[in-house]
Amino acid sequence: MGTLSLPPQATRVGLAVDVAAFAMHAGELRVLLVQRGELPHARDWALPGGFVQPGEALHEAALRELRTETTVELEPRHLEQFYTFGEPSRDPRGRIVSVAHLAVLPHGTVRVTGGGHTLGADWFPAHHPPRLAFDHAAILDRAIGRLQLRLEYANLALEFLPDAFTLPELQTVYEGVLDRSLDKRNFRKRILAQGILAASGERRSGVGRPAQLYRRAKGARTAAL
Amino acid sequence: MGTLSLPPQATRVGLAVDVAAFAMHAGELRVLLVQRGELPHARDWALPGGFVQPGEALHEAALRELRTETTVELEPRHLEQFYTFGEPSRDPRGRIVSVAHLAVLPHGTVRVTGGGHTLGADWFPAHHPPRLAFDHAAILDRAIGRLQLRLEYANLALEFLPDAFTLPELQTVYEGVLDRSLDKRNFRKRILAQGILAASGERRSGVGRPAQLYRRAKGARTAAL
DNA sequence: CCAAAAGTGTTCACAGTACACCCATGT
DNA sequence: ACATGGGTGTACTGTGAACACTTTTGG
Repeated sequence: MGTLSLPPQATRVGLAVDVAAFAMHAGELRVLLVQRGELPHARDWALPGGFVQPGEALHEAALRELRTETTVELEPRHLEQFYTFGEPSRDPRGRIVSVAHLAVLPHGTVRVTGGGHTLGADWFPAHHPPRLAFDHAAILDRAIGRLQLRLEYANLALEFLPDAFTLPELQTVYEGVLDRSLDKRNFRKRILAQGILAASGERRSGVGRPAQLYRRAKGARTAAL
Repeated sequence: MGTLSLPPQATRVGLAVDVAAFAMHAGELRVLLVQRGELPHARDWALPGGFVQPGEALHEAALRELRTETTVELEPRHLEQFYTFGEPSRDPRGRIVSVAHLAVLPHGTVRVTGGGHTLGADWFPAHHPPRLAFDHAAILDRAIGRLQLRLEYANLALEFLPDAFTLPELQTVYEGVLDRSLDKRNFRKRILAQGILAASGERRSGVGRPAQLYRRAKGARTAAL
């Protein structure tokens, strides 16, 4: 075998990842954004992201950017590449191709602060975001579409919640992601028929009647692909 | 606005596209492969692909590679990015990230010859391909999965056929892509209920009873996304 | 008249939808 | 006692699956 190296005709481009990280807050789907501290688009809000490092896999880069640009308390429960944005004009600094990722953060991971060279980080309503830098509005649109597809298909809804949760809580996840309300009886019937939940016997008290707590049944798989 | 250029921390990687181009032949789903003429993997079969050029959009690069590495007679009827492969070790020449595309070529586009620096090009059974270079077996697997998803969802099956076709022909497309047989009566019922086909009045003769020819009904959309 | 392929209907099971009231607890 | 949210069942409708015979043509 001869010595192999990148052939001269290979265009070198900047390779970046962007991450649309979602969580539920007060029944609303929210997305994690950072405020840019540098040109271009300084002071605009953007999806966390940055350049992939040599030897780093794409999903590793996505995790690293999430951890360094924002301070999130917990690990993402789901991380998935969903589209690659490569229009030559999408970034004024040159040819930068971004592999966009979708992440789900569990409830409780709400405290974020800016890190790295950002001015800050915060959660925003995913269905009504502020003006975003670059083509990030298009990336976010597509991320929400993919999230809605995955929701039922891959019991992704559970990743938004702590280990033990009530059915009304699970329903608010569905409603927040789909951005519409669902019938309570049909929802419960459908979810329980899947057999992926097990009642834990405990109950959660609050205002009104206490709710049954459920957990992921053992033997329930954690979403393929 | 200041002068903008790629920041120094931006890793430069080789950016490539690969194309899994499918067509139907004799009731079988086939994929277009090229035989590599250069190291690494010289003489192995691979998906057509190559480096994106400066200023070129990803889908343009995919079309160009398809046209220069193989001589296909017609335009692809469908071209869609479906996954980006970026494992650092996937190519021994260095860090090369490949945005993989799925293409559908219409029936009749069967004549291919090698072009560029390939030794040749040919069609192979998509469900039983030869040994492939790099990680192209994984890319092909994922391409077939996406094709199966899109088939019904986005009436992609029509793109495999000429303008006028019979229902039995359409059924062989479904069967070839899904790699299983379907019930004739249920298939016809389901397809006709969608209302996207219009009988053309003509019939196609051959052995046995002549079949009704259909066309895409006007007003039927050509698959979103 | 025979071979070959096209064409045709009914029944059943399951899933999704619409819809309204009672229950358990805290205050 | 009342306010608050949790929990429950039934009827209807549409869709997908199983299943066998008749029709039309060419040779």
